[in-house]
Amino acid sequence: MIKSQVKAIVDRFFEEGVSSSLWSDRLRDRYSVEVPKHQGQGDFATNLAMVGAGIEKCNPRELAARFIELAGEDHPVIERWEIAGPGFINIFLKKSIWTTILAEINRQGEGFGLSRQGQGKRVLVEFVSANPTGPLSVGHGRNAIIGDSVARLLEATGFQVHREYYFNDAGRQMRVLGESTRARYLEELELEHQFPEDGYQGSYITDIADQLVQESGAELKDAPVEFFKEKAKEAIFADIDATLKRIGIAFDSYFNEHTLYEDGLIDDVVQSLKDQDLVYEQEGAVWFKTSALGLEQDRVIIKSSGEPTYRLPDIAYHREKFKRGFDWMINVFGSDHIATVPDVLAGVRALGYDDELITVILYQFVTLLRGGKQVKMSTRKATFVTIDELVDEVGVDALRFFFLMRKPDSQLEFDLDLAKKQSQENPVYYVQYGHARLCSIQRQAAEQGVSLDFSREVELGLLDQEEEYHLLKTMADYPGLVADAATDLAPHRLIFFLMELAGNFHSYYNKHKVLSDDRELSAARLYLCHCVKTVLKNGLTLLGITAPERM
RNA sequence: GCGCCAGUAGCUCAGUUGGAUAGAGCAACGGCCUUCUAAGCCGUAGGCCGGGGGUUCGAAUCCUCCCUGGCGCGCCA
Repeated sequence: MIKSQVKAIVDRFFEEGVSSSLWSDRLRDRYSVEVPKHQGQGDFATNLAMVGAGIEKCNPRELAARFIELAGEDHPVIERWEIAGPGFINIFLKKSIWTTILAEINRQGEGFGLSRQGQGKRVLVEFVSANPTGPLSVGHGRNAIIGDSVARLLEATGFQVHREYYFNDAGRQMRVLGESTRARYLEELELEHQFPEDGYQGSYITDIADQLVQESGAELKDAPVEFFKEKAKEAIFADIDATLKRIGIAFDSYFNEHTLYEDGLIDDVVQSLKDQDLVYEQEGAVWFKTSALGLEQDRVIIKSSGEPTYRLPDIAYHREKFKRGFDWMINVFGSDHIATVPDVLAGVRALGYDDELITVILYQFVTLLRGGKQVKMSTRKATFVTIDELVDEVGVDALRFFFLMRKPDSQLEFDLDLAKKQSQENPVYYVQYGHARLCSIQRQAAEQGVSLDFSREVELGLLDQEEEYHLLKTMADYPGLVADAATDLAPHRLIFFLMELAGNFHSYYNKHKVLSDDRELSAARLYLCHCVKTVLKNGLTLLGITAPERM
């Protein structure tokens, strides 16, 4: 916000310099305005002179001097310019500029930080997409939170977002699920049964069987596996939905892989590929000639049994996404799916679509830590930890916060003991506590009869403390940060921002009294606090985390 | 063997897409509550940014070769 103002000022002087032949226009758009790392290096800095020196083959500091001379001394926004280091131009703003952000925050309220950069663009976020073979586990949890947070970020920046869950309730996995359920059912009735060798051993299967016994007694003992499969699917989906709802996630649509078959879309894809000579038969199977599309090896798309492999419906599904007219399609996958991505993209390309419109977020694995030791998990033995158990233990806020503390590319260590702690070590509380403290100050002010109406005149010049200046600068960064986090699909940056802002506030709180006998000063500081509270709350809400008023 | 991801303080991780003197939290040590919430703050200590080479005014960041860990490389999804 303020940064873009400064960039505009630098741009204007740059153009003036071009007109006066101080430097050439080859430099245009090559330089940037950044926030310097250290204090004393100004509010902003530009590398214009250094980049320019490289192009013009001259001394960067000399070029910087020319720039500063051109810019002159008298300016409504800039206090002074300074040449530093190898040739940076450090830019010091008038202090009063920073307080202008307060009116902006106050005016926009909940809308502060939102933008329109994605306006008019429709984006599909496909995530979770777990098949209904069991409750959502920790790995799905990271998927769900990343996907939903990315969706929220995109919404915040003006995209029209559609959340979709893709699933498959046919195939071998599901058959085994039906068999497992039937076996448990018969077991309950103490009838003869055989539990499948690779069956699902989780206790949730027994729960479903129990339910069936209670509802129908022994009536179902001759019912086909298909029946049990359907029952299990319904129960498990209901369970998954409840879990998602609990952690604040709702989908706009569920896409059943099966519809692709019913609508003939699978055959259609095969035909299209055939037409392009990208398909051949070998040993009874149908192969996709991915090697002709620059990949390492060809892949089977239809097994000799006649069943397609996952690749084929995946390609068909993605073609449907394109047909539905999305401008951007985002998939959230665990890194174990890494091998499947290139094949699907190659298929999409072969069908004539631009695979650049698809972005795949591959997140690394989650390990749970309890008592400093890794919790061993195995899907087969059903010793996995479910999201529900996790929420029972640490709550929704900590769950969301912890899953977002790392970028997707990094493996994530989820420390249960830390997430549970209601103490200073827990970063969730650190941020939330900041918000609660701000609310407390406002309550106090209200009790003292101090006005919380900031539309009237407040003497902003009184906000001249170092810590106040930090808060203002940090808050001014917020809209740009949200915008960048959205385009880069990086919700973790927002987490780090919130910790920084909360930290700035805690320091301020401990050093300066907001409420005092000085009514003017109190009013100014209350105004500042009001804005900090707004930004903290906006950021937390954006990530689906609550901002408590008391703790 | 090949592909992708990671390797930064004792631990867990950021690092604004190539910028200045390397950052946070936790752990350690030392301080701060008769004053708006101590779920907080202040200070100290802690570094061959995995290693070598290269690119340039400038590298944790880009290229290359190694080392270590994770995930894959299926007519499973």
